[in-house]
Amino acid sequence: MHKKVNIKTIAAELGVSPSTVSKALKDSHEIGVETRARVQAFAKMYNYKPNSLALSLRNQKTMVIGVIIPQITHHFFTRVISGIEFVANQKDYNLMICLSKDEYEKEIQNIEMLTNGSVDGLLISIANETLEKGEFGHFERLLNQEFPIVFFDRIPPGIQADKVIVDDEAGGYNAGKLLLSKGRKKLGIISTPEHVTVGVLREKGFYRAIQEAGVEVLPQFNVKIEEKFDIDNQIDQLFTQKEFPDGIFAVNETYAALAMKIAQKRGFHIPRDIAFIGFTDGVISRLTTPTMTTIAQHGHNMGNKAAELVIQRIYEQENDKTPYQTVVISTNIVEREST
Amino acid sequence: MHKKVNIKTIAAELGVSPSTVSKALKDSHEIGVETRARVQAFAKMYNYKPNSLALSLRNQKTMVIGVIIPQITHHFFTRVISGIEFVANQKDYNLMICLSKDEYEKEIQNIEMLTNGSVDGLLISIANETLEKGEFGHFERLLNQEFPIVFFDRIPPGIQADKVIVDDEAGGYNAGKLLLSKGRKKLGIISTPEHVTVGVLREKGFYRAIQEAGVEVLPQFNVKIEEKFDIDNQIDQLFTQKEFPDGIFAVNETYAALAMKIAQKRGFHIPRDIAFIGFTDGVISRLTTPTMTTIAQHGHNMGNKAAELVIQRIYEQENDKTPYQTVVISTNIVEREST
DNA sequence: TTGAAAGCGCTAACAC
DNA sequence: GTGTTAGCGCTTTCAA
Repeated sequence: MHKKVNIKTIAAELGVSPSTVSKALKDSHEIGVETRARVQAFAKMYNYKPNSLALSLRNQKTMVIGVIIPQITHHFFTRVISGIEFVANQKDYNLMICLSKDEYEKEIQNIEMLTNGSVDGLLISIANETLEKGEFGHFERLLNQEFPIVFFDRIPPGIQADKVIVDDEAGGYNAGKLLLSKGRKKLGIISTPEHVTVGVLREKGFYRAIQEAGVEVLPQFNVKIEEKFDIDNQIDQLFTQKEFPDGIFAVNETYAALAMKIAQKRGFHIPRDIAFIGFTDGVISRLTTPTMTTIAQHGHNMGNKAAELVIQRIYEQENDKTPYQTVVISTNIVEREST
Repeated sequence: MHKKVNIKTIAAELGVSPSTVSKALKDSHEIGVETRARVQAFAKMYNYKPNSLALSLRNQKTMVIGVIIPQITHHFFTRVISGIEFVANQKDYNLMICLSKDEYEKEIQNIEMLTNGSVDGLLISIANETLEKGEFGHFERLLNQEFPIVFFDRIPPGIQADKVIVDDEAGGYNAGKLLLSKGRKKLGIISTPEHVTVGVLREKGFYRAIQEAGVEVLPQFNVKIEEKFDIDNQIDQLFTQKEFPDGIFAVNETYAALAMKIAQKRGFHIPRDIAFIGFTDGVISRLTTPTMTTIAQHGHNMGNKAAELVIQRIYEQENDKTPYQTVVISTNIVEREST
């Protein structure tokens, strides 16, 4: 590869010292107008660009924000990332994105790699496996070092830190209210195992709504999906018993879409026989038949906020500290044909 | 923020020199067993991790691959990224992902930023705006410098470089053949404007298939979607004329899903009245009603190959050069209910 | 107005 | 077996 020009080569070429070049390039008044012009012209001509590594090392500042997400093929996370990118970009930060693949070990590796000088701050959505284990030592270590770090969406329970979350509980509550308002009384829910905090919160909100209304969910109408087993089969149980629900809330978009398809295959009409509502920030809900009513999560917003928070922390490293914040992104109902 | 331990502090603490520490940490036989043990124990205790910035500067090697994509919310690109990550990860490379947002200027900014020392190689899928403009000077400059760079999916036409592409033409051809094999004769196509090379190639293959069969596409059955206008309206034109197609090929998943919904709204039965086939690597096709037959793109594969190629280039910078390669990722038909 | 020197954190050639 | 030195590319005192 052809070597890129650097300050030293420019200096040699022009018969001046590196420090002169450095100053001239920043238009310093220390340097004579003529020298400045010569240096700048030369730099432009050879398309000189300062080496970011050297700058980072020198300034102890990389202008990079690290992002660790469990899966990049989850549409919600890509929305968050585009939100993060939007804010980061405005403030001249770049992104280093790593995938934990929902694995504890990979998450630790990612963190170690990113915090060895590569980034100024970290945005993390925790891996499922980590959440299951309940092991948060790797986060606590960073927090103790006062390394700028903001958690989003999947947060470590019981740990003091900056966090950005969706108001999952309220979302679930609103989903419940909506189904009730449509006159549905035999409600069902498709949810996730215990350790998926967001699923649990959505479920909690849903139950709060229906309990307020004095309605109950039959145990067999509560399906907690285990992804290692066949998902279709698990969902199908909702429709193969003597009784069946007339309104179903699914804690994510895929489960809702699958459930709608399965219900239709079983001969149910949506929304006449069964109404469906999903929880999502995806593209699917507009393309199902019928289109799906959802609780919109606003991932882009969440990304914006998370990026703002971490950049604020980065700046505050030197100055006074503000206490940890938790920003709540509120959801709203997007009503479509499925209710 | 608490300062991280570095070699110098360890050296001072242990009363030895930095180079001794450095060597001891790599278990060098130059250093006495006892000193080695002391140093390693201390390093472990204080959780010492070498600063990657310093290492990169020193070694002139960052172990980072830059990736520039137009949009992260396009599911296809996230599949590619996960493929890239898979290979990169195995070879100890990390990813720096930037979004061009399909803008020429942002693409240039991204490239400048990434090539100023931050990454060892670059993976690029070109922005639409750049493709429209036909301006590829920023790529040619890098290529001339022999900077390791591999294009994927959206490639610069007429430029010598490493490339990974989907066999779009063959995919389109197979889509055409499939519709014909189902006895469809009045074929329609939902496509993209000229400058979107992948769309054009898919269309070209489609036409080749039907011309071989002596069939023609009526001009009014060829819809080129302009995304700035209402997409639904443009698609709807296919179904509101005297005649209507009995088989439709859409060059991407969203258009296909939209078209299916609109056709059904117009009272057509799928696949009886109209068969549909899409081009995709997404999650939607499994969730539409009916499920959608597609030409699968294997984005993950594409990511694997692209990463392999760029890493190969990185290693070959010092050694002999191999000529530029173009890897073609072949598609295959996934038949579902819509045909 | 310009330049020499030191240092960000690390390593490797070369002393001792 | 251990230490000194120089240098990756850059900036910033401080001296000239």
